[in-house]
Amino acid sequence: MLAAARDLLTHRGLQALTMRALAERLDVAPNTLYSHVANKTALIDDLLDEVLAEVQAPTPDIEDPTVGLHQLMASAYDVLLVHPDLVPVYLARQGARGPHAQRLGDITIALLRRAGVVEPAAAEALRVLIIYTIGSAAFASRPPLATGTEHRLNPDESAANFANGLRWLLAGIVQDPTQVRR
Amino acid sequence: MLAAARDLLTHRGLQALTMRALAERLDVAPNTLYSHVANKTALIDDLLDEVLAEVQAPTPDIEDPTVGLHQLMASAYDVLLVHPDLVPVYLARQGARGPHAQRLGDITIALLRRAGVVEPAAAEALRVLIIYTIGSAAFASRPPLATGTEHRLNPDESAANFANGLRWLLAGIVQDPTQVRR
DNA sequence: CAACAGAGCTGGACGATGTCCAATATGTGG
DNA sequence: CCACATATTGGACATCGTCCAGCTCTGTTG
Repeated sequence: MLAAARDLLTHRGLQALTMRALAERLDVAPNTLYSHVANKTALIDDLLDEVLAEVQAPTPDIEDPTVGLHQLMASAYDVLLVHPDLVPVYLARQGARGPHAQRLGDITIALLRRAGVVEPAAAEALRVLIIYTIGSAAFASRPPLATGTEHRLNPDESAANFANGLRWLLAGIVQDPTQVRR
Repeated sequence: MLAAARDLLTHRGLQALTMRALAERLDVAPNTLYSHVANKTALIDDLLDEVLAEVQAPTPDIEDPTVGLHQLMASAYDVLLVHPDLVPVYLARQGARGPHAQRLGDITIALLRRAGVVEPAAAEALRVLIIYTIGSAAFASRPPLATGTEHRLNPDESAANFANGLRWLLAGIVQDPTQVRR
């Protein structure tokens, strides 16, 4: 059922992921779904966490933790872009809450610590990184935005833009996690 | 009508902003609205841009452009938090497209240029800043997210978190707009 | 001041959607 | 072979965005 939902989402888009459509795809009456899932909301929550399982985490003992953070976020970005219709949902739900999301958070915190970012700042940095990554995926996955430029980015440009900002962000974080600069 | 919509949104939330509810508030039949607005989508687009008018821009000749950028984004963040229900909509729509959004974009580009960030990088930086600001507002305006910590941030903490990340980001941008570090 | 054009408004409807209740089919353990 | 739990279904309800055709009121014009 989750698989069918994902399939529907990938091929027909979020707006086509309706309980009736999902039921039809499973050759089942719409009501039947409610024997297996409490809500459409619950269904989507399950979907969100399942997708996060695809994110590739670097080995925890990678030599340069900053590189590890970059890899992790870049992988999350890639995975999010594979399911563009889910991205707005992540934002509306403020991320995911399931076990896979938990795992990624733990890994990130560990890498941050190894990069010299200790506790109070680490939680903040995690939030910032999540915000930036999901936000970037949101802006890359769909129509352009109202920047001054009318130039529309293609996927490669979006990815480069994301990587640039991530580099800026990580540089700022590890260089000066707590002190106010200037 | 826009005012009524905004009022409804502020007091009853996005999910209560329905064409029928809006019509009732205006003592009018639901269909009447369609004489003034093409879609609910168009209505919301108008709303989004109207809200951006509240963002306070620093004087363009502020002595330190980095401070100006910080002020601008912080003001945008504040304004977004005044209308928490609109924030997911901004994300779903990837920002706004109206004249006010345009104006803020232009100001930001100008400040970036004065901070030494020139064109190819400036457009990227603008995107990054928008992503980060709206994303932060999204995460601050509603339930917590799946960080490793179960600690829920209060508004002040969220604002501080946002300011920290913004500082990190601006530091990274102005310090090294193009070169890869390390 | 009267007639008319046009804008604003409305009644009613359509199709879609999420969800629920009560009844039925299905299959398994005794 | 039967009773009972589980899965499934038919049908319905409320709500939503939206549209069509017609009515009403207003302001302008001759």
